Amino acid sequence: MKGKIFIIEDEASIVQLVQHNLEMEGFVVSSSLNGNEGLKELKKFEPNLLLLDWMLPDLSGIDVCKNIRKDNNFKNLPIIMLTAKGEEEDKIKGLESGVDDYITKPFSFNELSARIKAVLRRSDPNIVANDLIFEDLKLDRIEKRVFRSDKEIQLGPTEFRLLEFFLTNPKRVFSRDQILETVWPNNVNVESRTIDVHIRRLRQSINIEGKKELIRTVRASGYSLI
Amino acid sequence: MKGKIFIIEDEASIVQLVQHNLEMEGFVVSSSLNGNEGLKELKKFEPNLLLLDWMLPDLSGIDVCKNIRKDNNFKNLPIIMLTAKGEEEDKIKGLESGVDDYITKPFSFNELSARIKAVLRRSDPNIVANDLIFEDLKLDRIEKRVFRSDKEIQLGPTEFRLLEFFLTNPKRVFSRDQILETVWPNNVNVESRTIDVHIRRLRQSINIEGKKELIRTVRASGYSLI
DNA sequence: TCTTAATGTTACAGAAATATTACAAATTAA
DNA sequence: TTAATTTGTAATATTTCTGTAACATTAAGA
Repeated sequence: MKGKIFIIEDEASIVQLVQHNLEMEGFVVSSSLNGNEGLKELKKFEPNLLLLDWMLPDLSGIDVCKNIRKDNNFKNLPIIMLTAKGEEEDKIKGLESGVDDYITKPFSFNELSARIKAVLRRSDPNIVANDLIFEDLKLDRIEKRVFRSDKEIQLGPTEFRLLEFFLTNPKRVFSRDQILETVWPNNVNVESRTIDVHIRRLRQSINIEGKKELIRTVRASGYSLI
Repeated sequence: MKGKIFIIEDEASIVQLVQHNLEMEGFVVSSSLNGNEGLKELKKFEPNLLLLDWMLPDLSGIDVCKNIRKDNNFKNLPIIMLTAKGEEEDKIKGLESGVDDYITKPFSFNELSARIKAVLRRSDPNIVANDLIFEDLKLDRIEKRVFRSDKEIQLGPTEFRLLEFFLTNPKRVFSRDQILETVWPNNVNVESRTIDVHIRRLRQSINIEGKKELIRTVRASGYSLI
């Protein structure tokens, strides 16, 4: 995985953590601790994506954002905003400043990584891996399509995410709780039995024309992709 | 069960990151944000390993460490210290407090995971290996599968746990009571003769195509894996 | 060899886990 | 807005697992 990511964030510990982990994933990363300097360096660095803190010592994230959008060379630079909890989430969410996504601190690196990839997938598909394949099952993350033996299959959003999850961890058994945590949006409370129903729906969709079952039930443990 | 890890660390973002990722690897994880509370919970949780921040709001990592080493039940608990860069690394390194390893922030999860496994491999070798193997018998804890001579065998949950138990302690004889205590969920009351039935079921499942018997009855003592 | 305690085997009823279905509420599309 | 789709849950059906009791067999000492 190649691609360049720039970080503007004043909390050094966060920068360190994120930068280090992103580098371990193969990104080239550069960063700045404040807005003005960040803007300058960013334009030299020419990243594929920007992680931008909402509250900076000099400029606000919004200001940085606006500045970038004015620059023809960076008009389309994907931006993910980092916000502290309770920091007027709604404002940011409804924002027309052209932020592509935002994430509230504290966040796990996995969360961040997933969002980065999701955003890059849209803006710069070559940078990120797109197709998940297992046997004759294929999931295209860009086009959001699923195929079994080259035949397209229709899935609802939840079944899609569920299958995506299994495909990124084939053969491994996951408990209902693990599945819930990963596949469902955070802080959503659903019965763990609900998983069963979605598994059923997924099974029904991907078990096409007498092809073999691909989802295994492991009694007392959970489910796995074969 | 792959092993339990406790985390004492006050930076919530780090806890989240580490906890989530360790759980995805199959560990059972619990955590606390400060030293005093952490010590209490840890002793209830009985982890196989402790991740301990060097700088905590109330106690220092060293204090926590000393407390643990004083407690006979946790004298040998493996500890990995988390330190910020430049935090008197040498002191920690040369430390006689019985820290098993330390890692400086920021770290990538891969680094941490590798160290955890290295430490566990020394202290508790059964925990880290995903595959338990004895002669031509193999149990995969991640995929929850069992093979005899490469042929997959179907086991019920209890037989699976029973076999897992024997495989972590091959050749050793266990009394029915010992087996009950370890393999059955706590505070469940079952007749000790029930073991015999499960042994029978397990034997039936793993004694495939005339292969030799793998479970030995030791009259008046119990059972063992050969 | 006989006796007896320990273990092996079997069958079965209840328990527990999962599968399936149907439906109403929520969400999205038209 | 209405219509269509998706979602979560509860109720019900089905499958699989568990523990026990009853009976059979074995091992070991007298």
